[in-house]
Amino acid sequence: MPNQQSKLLSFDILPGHYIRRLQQISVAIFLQETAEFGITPVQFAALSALEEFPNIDQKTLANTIGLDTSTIGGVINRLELRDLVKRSLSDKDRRVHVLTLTLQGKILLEEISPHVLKAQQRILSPLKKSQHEELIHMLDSLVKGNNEASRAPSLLK
Amino acid sequence: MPNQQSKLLSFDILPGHYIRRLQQISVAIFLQETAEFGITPVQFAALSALEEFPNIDQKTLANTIGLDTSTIGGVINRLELRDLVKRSLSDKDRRVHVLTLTLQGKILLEEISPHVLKAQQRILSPLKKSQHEELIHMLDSLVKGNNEASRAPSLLK
DNA sequence: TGCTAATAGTAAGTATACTCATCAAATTAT
DNA sequence: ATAATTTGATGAGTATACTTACTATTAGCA
Repeated sequence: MPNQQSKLLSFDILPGHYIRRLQQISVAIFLQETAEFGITPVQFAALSALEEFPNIDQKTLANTIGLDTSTIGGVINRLELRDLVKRSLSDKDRRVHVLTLTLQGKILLEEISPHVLKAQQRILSPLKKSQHEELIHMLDSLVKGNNEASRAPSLLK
Repeated sequence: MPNQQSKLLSFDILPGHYIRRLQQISVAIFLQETAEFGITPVQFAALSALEEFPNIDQKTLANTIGLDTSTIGGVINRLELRDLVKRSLSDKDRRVHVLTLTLQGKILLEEISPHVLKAQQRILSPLKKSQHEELIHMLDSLVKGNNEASRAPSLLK
């Protein structure tokens, strides 16, 4: 377990520090396992959400995966450039950009999935199998319990 | 608990997605609780590490808080601009920039500490007290067990 | 000693991720 | 129906966080 030497707060025993480090590690492992596809975790989340909820707009997608509307714009730009996502103006509301997966996007999703699964298993591998569920459950509670704290609260129940 | 509707992987049940969301939330809460100081979590970690290990160089600081040398440069620039950190060339090795907290840096650390603590408690608040230790222990295992995965593995044992 | 390796730091490029400001379009209120 | 407000998206600005490439300096070795 960590050590506390100073009279002041030591950064390395704070949950926030662990969370930041774990996020860095989680991204690194994801990128390693999916290197051949050139897809980031956020891009995967966007594609995956579009597969599950087709024809949603950027705002809804942003809320779904937990981003603000500024950030999602760039993500969609990059996916559109690679022809993984199609962006079209809504007829009903001309402010709205409706998003759909292209065939290429669907194929990529299917092909990348086992690699994503492997990455997730690698991330959890330092824990015993019995702790996996427990951790997920705690992360779920933390995210849902603090949902209002982040600007783009997820709509997922 | 989360739901799995699609035949494909659903992003919202993956550990990586929870970790990313939790990091967003953790940063947001930190920034809320410490708003009056204008300090980021990474900047706090840097100041805190410099208090614990004075006169270390940028490379060592980067390793200590889990950053690469590219990222730490910008962090130190911003702290130096605000006179929270002093950067001086080492006599022994003129490649090396030795870092020290200024008096202002020390004062800020002291003043911000209770707010940082409060932020950490808020992050954990959705969990029962009995789960706090458990979570920290699991995060610790995950970070240490996957240490090699990230480019800037922490030196902290 | 002189040449090569390694090292510390920076710079450029990419990708989140936020804020605030702005714009156009739609909705609401008067 | 027009004015005021709200909303979806974008753009500028800041801050991680990574990669690869580069510079300057040091260290290792023939």
